[in-house]
Amino acid sequence: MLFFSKTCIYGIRAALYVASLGKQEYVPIRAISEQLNISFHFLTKILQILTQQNLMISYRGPNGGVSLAKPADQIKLIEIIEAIDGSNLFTECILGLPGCGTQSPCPIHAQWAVTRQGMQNMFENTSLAELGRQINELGLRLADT
Amino acid sequence: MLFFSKTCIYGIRAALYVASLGKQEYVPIRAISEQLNISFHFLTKILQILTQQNLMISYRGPNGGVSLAKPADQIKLIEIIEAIDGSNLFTECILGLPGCGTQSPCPIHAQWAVTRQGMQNMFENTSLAELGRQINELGLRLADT
DNA sequence: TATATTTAAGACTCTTTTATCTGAAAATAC
DNA sequence: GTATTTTCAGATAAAAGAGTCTTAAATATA
Ligand code: FES
Ligand code: FES
Repeated sequence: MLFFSKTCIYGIRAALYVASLGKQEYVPIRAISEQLNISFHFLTKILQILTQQNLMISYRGPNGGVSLAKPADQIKLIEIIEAIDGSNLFTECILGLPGCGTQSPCPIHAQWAVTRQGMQNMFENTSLAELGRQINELGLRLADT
Repeated sequence: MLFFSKTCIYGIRAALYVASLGKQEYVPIRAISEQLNISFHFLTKILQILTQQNLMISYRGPNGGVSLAKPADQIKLIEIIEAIDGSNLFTECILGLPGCGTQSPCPIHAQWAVTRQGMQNMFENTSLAELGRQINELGLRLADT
């Protein structure tokens, strides 16, 4: 079991890569896919989601590609996550029962609600700018090798 | 995206149900599947995993079924989770990169390691006995309705 | 021993996720 | 205008997850 879907992982990696470049220009999807070792066509479809959700801007033709739709410090990790995987992780019952809440909670709800909130706060407070900076300063990796 | 696999969710629900009964006798899988609205054959396969992992004991024939292999206060939630979904959630990189750790961390590792540890602690400290008690005392549900 | 009950085990099907492929549409450069 | 680069969109294929079905093995009881 993965925490994020593969689609979401690739989307985050791509967004972080673009953020780490800190460029004004568009970054071609092909370049991203080669740098991150992600199938070009698959990545294209994922970035289309981010574009449709107004987290990225795309441009066709020579010198085209994608870029962040806002300054990187205004894009939080949770926006990418919710755009691709939705907000299930933060709103649904961990035991899959309908209607997670204090109304008719499952046996784990009390504990899980606390843990989950901490998780959500972390993703809400982490921006692409912050992570992009660390990628550059500490030389952190975004791909296998 | 779900946090646990469906298999794991069913396994936890079944284990909690058995714990909440607090019986000495074996509980037939058919009874569990009917109470929790889970496909009998599917649940059977899931409980076989828990039996093989020595978290449950099974017995065939009339008056047979499954029961917890240890007193319910000695079975922690994390044991069920790791038996079914493995320990990926607590050990693997959230971005899917090989070898999660401080050696060659991904950009989210620092934040995630903290959050993940909190999650793991919660599952390590929660026992089936505790949850089973709450099910009975507060009338908490384990199935849809 | 015969019969009913119950788990064990494996094959099989259906659905969702992941990944690939093909062609069109848009923008640029010449 | 023509060729080139690039994203967009949809069809298709492969892999994994979820769920079903059938048969075998073990146990209890009469
Ligand atoms: S009801 Fe189950 S986690 Fe909220
Ligand atoms: S290296 Fe990515 S979470 Fe640890």
